[in-house]
Amino acid sequence: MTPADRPTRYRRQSDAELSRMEIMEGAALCFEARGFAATSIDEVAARIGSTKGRIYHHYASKSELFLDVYRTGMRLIFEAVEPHIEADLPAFDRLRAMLKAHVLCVLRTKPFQNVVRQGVDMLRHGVMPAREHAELIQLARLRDSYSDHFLTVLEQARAEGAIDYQNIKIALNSVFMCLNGPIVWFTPRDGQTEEEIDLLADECVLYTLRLLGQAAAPSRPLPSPKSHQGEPA
Amino acid sequence: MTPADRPTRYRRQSDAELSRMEIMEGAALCFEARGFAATSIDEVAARIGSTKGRIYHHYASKSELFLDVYRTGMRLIFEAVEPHIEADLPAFDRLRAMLKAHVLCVLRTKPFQNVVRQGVDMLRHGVMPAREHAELIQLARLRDSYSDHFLTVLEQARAEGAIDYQNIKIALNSVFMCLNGPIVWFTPRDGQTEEEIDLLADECVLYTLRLLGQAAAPSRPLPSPKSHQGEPA
DNA sequence: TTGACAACATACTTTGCAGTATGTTCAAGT
DNA sequence: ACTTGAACATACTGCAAAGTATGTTGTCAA
Repeated sequence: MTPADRPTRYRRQSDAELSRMEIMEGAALCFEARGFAATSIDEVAARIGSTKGRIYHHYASKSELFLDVYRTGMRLIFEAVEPHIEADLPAFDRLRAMLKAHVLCVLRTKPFQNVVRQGVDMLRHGVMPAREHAELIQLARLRDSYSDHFLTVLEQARAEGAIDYQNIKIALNSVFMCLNGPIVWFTPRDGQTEEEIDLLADECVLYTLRLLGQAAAPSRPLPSPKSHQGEPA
Repeated sequence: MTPADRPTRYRRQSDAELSRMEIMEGAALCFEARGFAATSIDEVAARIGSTKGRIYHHYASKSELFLDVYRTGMRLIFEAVEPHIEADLPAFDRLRAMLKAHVLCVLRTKPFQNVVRQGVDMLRHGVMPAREHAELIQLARLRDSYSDHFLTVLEQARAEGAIDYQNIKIALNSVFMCLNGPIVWFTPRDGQTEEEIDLLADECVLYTLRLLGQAAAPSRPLPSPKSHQGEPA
């Protein structure tokens, strides 16, 4: 990788953020593929056609890079769902909109959400170098407050009589397992249209709502998106 | 760790299998806690109050140890579910029995099932030292044939009109995400009775069957196990 | 036009850990 | 009783990868 390969290699400060973004995307892909521990910095660098030096220029350590990807993943999914949290709708409709937004974001930013997942169950057993571990805890708190929004709307929807469950924690966990399923089993294919993704998300939401004992009525359509039938995957 | 610590350190050949078992359990716990890559052999050895030498006496490499844990996890869950696969019952009842057996096994052998999980999504991106990679593929085939049994019973249950789904692959993936949920979110507590575990499993099965659009009738009880109400976790 | 500094690349140091080589102990067969 | 070998422990080696130190280049501000 000689300087000549990059026409405008020196863009200075203003788009340092862009450079960090590119690094994060490469890192997210690597972390998703082989996990945090098994991924080397050289690997991440190679993926974006670069070298170690560039990454260590922007990040103090491998852990900090990981945490930045984690943080970004959280931000992405929160920004996707947040508009629907306080919508002026019946709880059940809010719930459905939140589920849909969550799955769609998962499908679109899978590598990042995979890192979030790794981060969550990395907290349980201290693997991080102390200083970064505090950050991990902070992010876990963010994650908790995110899931609290779902917990709340679940309670409200049950009060409405629209859904039903026994233990809300188990129910919520099952909901998230279902919603986050694509992180594990979804593999984006070459010529996949936005519409196909949307159908896939709809099916995930369908199963999730069923899981919650959604009273009969299989699917009154949401205002904005259109309903379809088909064979997604 | 001096020899004196162990009264009967030299048990010779006959119970070499027992020694391997102890190693595997320690390994399963470590792999579950920190993942394959982040776990060191010394760590596994320390957990069972031993040293590296013992492990390398029984296993040629870290990978082979991992594969043995993987294999054992598969065997455990297969042996738990297999009796119900060919039972002379309506497909829906067979399905329910299989789901229950699966979840129960997951709850009881969580560390092993976690390793299975790691093994499954380790295959996608070649991290293993070539020779062992072939073993990984073999085990993945086993895993596939296991999940095929669920696929079959799902089709039969739909033919019966007992359940409903759109894309069977997505449905099956969602089912497994739900069923394997405890691998991620369940943490065994100190004074936890068998009965509490059973209730937890029942709730997981409940949500999973609902997910499959189980026609109305919330729960006709199975022959053997008794039905309960309560707050499991 | 010339410092100064951001944005890298390159070359080096360090270390944790997989794997190995070797030593030690006991148990069973002869 | 001595020999062989299984079942370990201990001490060592080698390498991969994290982290660092230093070199290089272009851009902007003055």
